[in-house]
Amino acid sequence: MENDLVRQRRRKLEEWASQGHPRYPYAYADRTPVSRVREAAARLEPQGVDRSRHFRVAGRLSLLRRVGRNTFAPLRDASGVIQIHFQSESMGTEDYDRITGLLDGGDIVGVEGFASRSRTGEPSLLASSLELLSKALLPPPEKWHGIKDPEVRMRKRHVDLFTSEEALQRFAARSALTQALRMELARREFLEVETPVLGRVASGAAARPFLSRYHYLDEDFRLRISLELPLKRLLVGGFERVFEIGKVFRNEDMDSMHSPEFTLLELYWAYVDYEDVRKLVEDLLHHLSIRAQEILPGERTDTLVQSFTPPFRQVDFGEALERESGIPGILDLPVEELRALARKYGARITDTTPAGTCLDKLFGHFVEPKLMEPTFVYDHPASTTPLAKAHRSKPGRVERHELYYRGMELTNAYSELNDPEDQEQRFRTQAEAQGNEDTTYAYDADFVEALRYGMPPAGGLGIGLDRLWMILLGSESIKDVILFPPTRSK
RNA sequence: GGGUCCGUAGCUCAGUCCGGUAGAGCAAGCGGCUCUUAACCGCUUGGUCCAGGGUUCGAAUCCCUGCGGGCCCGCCA
Repeated sequence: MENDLVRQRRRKLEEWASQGHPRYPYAYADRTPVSRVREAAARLEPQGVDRSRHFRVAGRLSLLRRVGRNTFAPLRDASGVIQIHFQSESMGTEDYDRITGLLDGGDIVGVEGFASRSRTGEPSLLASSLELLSKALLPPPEKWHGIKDPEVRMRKRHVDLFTSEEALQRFAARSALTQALRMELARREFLEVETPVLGRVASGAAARPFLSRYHYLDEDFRLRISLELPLKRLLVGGFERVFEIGKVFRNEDMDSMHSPEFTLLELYWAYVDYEDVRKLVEDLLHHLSIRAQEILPGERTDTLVQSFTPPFRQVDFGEALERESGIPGILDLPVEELRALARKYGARITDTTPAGTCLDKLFGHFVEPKLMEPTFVYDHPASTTPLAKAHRSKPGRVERHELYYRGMELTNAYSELNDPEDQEQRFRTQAEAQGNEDTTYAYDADFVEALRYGMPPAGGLGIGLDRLWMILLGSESIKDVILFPPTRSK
């Protein structure tokens, strides 16, 4: 019974305290990363002990092997693992029994001792004294299998992390990649900014927002679904290169590629168009794939670097859709026919669904699954994209590209619409087409007004970072790259 | 939202088809062993079989409902 296990561990903690030790000490000074001690130990002969220098290390004990009058226990800190060797002979029988008798797998301890090597050559720290820094009252999972249940791994990510080296490395790698992205953008003189999460309208994308209550302002607010509109207002204000990395919230279902709360990068770059942004996307992804290769060397990342070596393939939205659907002129079909077609292929379509939505569905059905290698899809129908600028030479299209990889959308970019009258009209068309504010691009009056002051021509880019990290880290599910994915209450 | 599979000890899992006293390994406790590497050997403890209802002399097992999760499909840029 769990209570038994906990009771035993609690009893050991009390016994330790009764010997005059603090239950939960405040710090452990002068410690050395275990990787450093390991290096020192590795230089010794088997069974050698270097008594010229004391080391102090701290970390979590994973399991205890008691062999006669010796106890061996791997201790892990952020730098790695080293075996702690408790030896009756060198500690004294009394201390040895007292200390090893009170330890359990999972305890966080500080140990002082000498670098040494065991008879079998394992680099070790021969313990001379120990401080219990934090008792593990709950037992860790089984040492060999760890936690298998994906539900428990998400709900108790802290346990997943200290149990699974792979999980710890994956999230450390995510952090390193985020940092690499920030540094690369800084190098290109993009300024990082933060804009509000809570707003009166959630626009810039078509998704159902989360609702909240702003008591100070006595108004209902929404959580942002994109970063786009406030960032473009910064272009109006005079920023020429800005980006934001932040959470956005879409009140939709979750699956292996979607999370209701996800991390988005959006970037805006004045005086360039979507062609310049395409080159930036190629460079960024190539750069990040190389970083992934450095962090996680192996065949998988070698292949990634190859795949993400520019130039990437490009296909015209209309040409691709015509070719794969076998329907010439599909972009120009009347909306009724598009609805019927989209229905035929399983999409949920109403009598008011706009043409753009139908074309998106058909594209998703016919083309997306075939885009395995990095491929830019460009020049979408105008009706799909109300924030992009009309194409300079293709009527009915906008200047936009999305990068697909393994059938998944990774990036999305436009030549940004900066004509306030056109923008206002596009918002209105959206609102009329669906009549449902929650699943269409919401009209943002402040944004339209901002455009009337003049926004420079600009290229913009959005990247769903969780997906990008999935690709670069080799994860099959978005939940594997999100530390604490949302879960239902139990 | 639809389909499908799963939920048994702290952890990993048998047992369910074909109803009959709740099982193993790890962890834990006791004992043994002075160099182990998932240490080993002996003994022991540990259960809301996800929850509720039904069928039955008897349910972990069969049926229904609910909850949680995985996968596939649908939906959402």
